[in-house]
Amino acid sequence: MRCWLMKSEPSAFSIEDLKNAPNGTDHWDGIRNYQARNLMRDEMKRGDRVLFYHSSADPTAVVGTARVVREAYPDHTALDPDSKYFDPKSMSENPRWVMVDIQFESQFAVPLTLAELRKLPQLHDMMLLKKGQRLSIQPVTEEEFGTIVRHAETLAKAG
DNA sequence: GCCAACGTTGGC
DNA sequence: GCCAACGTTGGC
Repeated sequence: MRCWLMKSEPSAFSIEDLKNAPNGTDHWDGIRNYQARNLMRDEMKRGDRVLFYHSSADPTAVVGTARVVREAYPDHTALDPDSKYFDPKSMSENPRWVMVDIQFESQFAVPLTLAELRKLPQLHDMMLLKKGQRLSIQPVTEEEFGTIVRHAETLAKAG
C-alpha cells in the first residue's frame, strides 16, 4: 500500500464534493501532466491512501483523506470536445490520459495548512514543500502520511 | 494580479 | 536534439 497527495482547486472539486458524491466516490479526471499520469497509470493501486489537498485556496491545506478504489482507466473528458479537458491530440491515441476513482474517507475538523506543514520537521523532505514543485499527484511516505493525520487530530483536539 | 518555476511546443 | 517562446501552476 502506498500513500499519495492529490491536489485540487476547491472551486473546481473540493473534499465536500467528494464526500457528497454517490458512495463518496468520484473519478479524478483532468490530469494532463505526463508525470502525474504515469503515477496514476503505473503506481496507484486499489487501497492506496490519499491526502486531499486544496490548492489555490484560502488557505491552501490538506483537508482530509481518501482511498483509491479503482485503478487507472481512460479519462473520457479527453475525448469530449465540450470538456475543458478536451485534448484533440489524444484522439488518435488510445488512451493518452487516464484517471482513477477515489473514495472519501475523512475530512479534517481543522484543515492542516501549508504554513502548518512547514513547521513540522518530520515533513522537511516532503515533495509538496520543495520549492518549485507543482506536481498535482505526489507520492507521500507512510511516515509523512501518519505525521499529517496525527497532527490534524492534534489541532482538532486543541480546538 | 504578480511572477517564479516548470512543462510543452515547434522551428531549425 | 537544441532552445526560445509560450502556457500553466500555484503560492503569495
